[in-house]
Amino acid sequence: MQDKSTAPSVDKVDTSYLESLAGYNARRATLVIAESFLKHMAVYNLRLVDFSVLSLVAHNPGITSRQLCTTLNIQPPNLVGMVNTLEKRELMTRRPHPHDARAMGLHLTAAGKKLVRQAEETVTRLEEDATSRLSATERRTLIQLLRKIYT
Amino acid sequence: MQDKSTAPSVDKVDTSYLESLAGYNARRATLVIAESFLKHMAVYNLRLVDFSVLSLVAHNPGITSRQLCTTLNIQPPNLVGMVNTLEKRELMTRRPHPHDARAMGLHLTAAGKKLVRQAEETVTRLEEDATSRLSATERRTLIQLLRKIYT
DNA sequence: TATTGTTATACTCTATAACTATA
DNA sequence: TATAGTTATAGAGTATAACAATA
Repeated sequence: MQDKSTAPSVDKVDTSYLESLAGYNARRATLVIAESFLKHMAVYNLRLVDFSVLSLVAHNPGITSRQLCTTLNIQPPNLVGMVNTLEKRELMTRRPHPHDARAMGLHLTAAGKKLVRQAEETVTRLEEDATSRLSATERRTLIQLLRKIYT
Repeated sequence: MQDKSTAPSVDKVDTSYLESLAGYNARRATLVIAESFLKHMAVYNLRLVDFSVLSLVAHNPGITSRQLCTTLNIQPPNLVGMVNTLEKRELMTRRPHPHDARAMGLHLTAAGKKLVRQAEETVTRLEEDATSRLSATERRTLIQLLRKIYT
């Protein structure tokens, strides 16, 4: 059917310009991975940021709230509620910091350690899923190139 | 100074596990680029999503709201306000769709076209900044690998 | 019956100001 | 004087339900 009207309509959307931008592609990839992440972490009742916090505490026993905030780009007031929730779930405890009475050291409980172990296994599988179309070399290359952007 | 306390403190935060995940690295890179983007788009009074909308309309005159929403993963109710604002700024107009009386085709005004042209030039420079530590080949590789994840 | 655009609204996420206890 | 943790709160971003007009 021929179109005699002045106002054009769009058949297939041309996204070539946006797709030429690294930032656009990084954002799309991030959203796809985050969506899969959210879905598969639901069984543990964890969000992305909860997993990041728990994993960092697991690998850094005694880490302070401030160190977590700096590492994960979280504002301190926004971390308080997360730690409260994780403490109420008996996955994590606040203990006095050995050298600084202002600070609190964060530690996982036995249940927290177990949950992190399971969640990290799931994340490893998710990671394999998300990058299933990449070879092992390509996956390493991707991570290396991304790190060059943000470090 | 030796530490005799049972509760350990963390000197340098170990982020090696998170950094081994493509998703974590993609997110960090995205945030760094988005921050730079936000800062440099301030002169045009545009957010990331506003630029995406304007650019898509520029390259797809007559595109509908629904097509924009599908392309950019925006919920239709959340697009309405954006288009209203861009229309009030006289950068964009809604016109009747030539084949579907339910829909509206979106078009840029002369001012809108000019702004997109300038903004895209700025974005091209931002892109070069963000990927300045990558060679041209590496940059193409990065985009290609990211596309393999989200398509 | 399904779809486009829209309104109203709720929910989550993120950011800022200000306070206390301690360095 | 500066910093860690906290409270209260505001703002931005995102999601869902429901409606009128049209396919």
